[in-house]
Amino acid sequence: MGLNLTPGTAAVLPKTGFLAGASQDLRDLLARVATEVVLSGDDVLFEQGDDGDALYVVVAGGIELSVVSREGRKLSLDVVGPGAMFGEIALFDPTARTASATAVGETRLLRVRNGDILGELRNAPELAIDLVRLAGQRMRWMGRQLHEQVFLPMPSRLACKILHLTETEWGAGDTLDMSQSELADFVGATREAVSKTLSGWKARGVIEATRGGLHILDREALQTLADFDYI
Amino acid sequence: MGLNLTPGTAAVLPKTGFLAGASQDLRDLLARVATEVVLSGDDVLFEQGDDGDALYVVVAGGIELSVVSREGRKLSLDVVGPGAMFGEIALFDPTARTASATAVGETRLLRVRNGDILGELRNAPELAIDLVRLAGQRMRWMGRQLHEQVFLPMPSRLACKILHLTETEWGAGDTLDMSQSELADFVGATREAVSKTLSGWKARGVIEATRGGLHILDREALQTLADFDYI
DNA sequence: CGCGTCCTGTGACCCACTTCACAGAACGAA
DNA sequence: TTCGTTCTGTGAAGTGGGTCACAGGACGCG
Repeated sequence: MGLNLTPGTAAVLPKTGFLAGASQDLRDLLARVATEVVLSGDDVLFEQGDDGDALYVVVAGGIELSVVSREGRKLSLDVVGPGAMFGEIALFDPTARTASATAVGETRLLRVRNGDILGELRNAPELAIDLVRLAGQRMRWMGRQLHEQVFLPMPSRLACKILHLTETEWGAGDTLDMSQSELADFVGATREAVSKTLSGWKARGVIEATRGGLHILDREALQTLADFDYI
Repeated sequence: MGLNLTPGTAAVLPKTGFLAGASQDLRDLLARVATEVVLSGDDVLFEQGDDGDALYVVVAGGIELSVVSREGRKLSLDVVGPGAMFGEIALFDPTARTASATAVGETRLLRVRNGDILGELRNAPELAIDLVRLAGQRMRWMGRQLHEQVFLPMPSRLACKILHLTETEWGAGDTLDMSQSELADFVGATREAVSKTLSGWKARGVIEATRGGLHILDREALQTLADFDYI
């Protein structure tokens, strides 16, 4: 499980993602009380249903957030990279994690225990603003997921996800290193269905596929297929 | 549109819902800077996509929160009653409302402008805790919706919604005053589909239906049909 | 009362996706 | 090289629920 804790490490904070706009209060807090967590690929940080007593910041690598049904079906929500903060739902409601978090490749995280944040909140007002801002972002994201799942047909969802996943420096640029099964988990469909739609797109020159990855040839066309302007 | 603003009204705050656990800071703020809004049934408070500059507390009546697709399909998320707080996503991210809010019957609200809250945040630390707690609740709710929509078949979703809507003092007790079309909006299905499943349940003595409403006969059975333990 | 309008019930049909099944291709390890 | 294993492609059959169409019941209103 390669989980490794290094107490009191003032690691270098990334300047991307959520942290890019974070207050000095938050950065100070991280430098002071965060511990480092090191994971290797497919390590599970926490699972849906665990009770959560900490919040995390990605320093390097990536974390996939997903939810699972009782029967074991999985829906991947997002994979977040350096500068992202997650696990904050448990902060004031530590009953149970609402999603599972697993590492994508070698990843380093900072871990801040709920208690440390709560204690600090009263004399670091900027911190509160950070947290509410984070909550707002997360909420928007959840709303978007819901919207996609409820209103969009599968091919549109697939196009959306491909666009998003390539934009988020995750398989940066125009290529996406992800098997069709994984992609299916993101889309909320079966591997077969994904394969069939991708075949169609290949035939039309929108993408080209390799084993375990794909390459966008016509981003414009994909955007039309996504056909989605959330708010 | 019966929208009525009464500035500076220190209305009686309900002691239910979210407000039940609110800090004194928040109650003070509401008493001091909130204005009252009065709506009558089906009045639209705001619509998805509007830019939102305020947050609301329900004093009396109810507000239905819903999202719509571009083609006009509607998914109702919840109807909240006295003591509930909503519209907070726009607080630190006032770009666009993520849902629409319409009144269900005569309802009275308190309205607090974003600016008033933000100004207060720095010297009322309890306020921040309230907000993050609210965000946590909202997030859990969104996650639950997503989970239901993605993983549950229509009949289970229907059972879930009926149970939830009756529990939330909305058509209190064992009766629910809601047409099958409205119910369908909550479930994310068509009126016909809802009608057919309800027919089955009536035949089995789980519920009985009247025009524009239904009555739960066997709550136990409904819970089994819902078959849903989120986290 | 009769007449619009909204609500409910049901059937026929259709379609997007799932499930199941299998086959070939790409890759790693022995 | 020869196996496993993991990916990918694709077809046949099944199905949940959408769409369409219509009929009857309930209610308000003139």
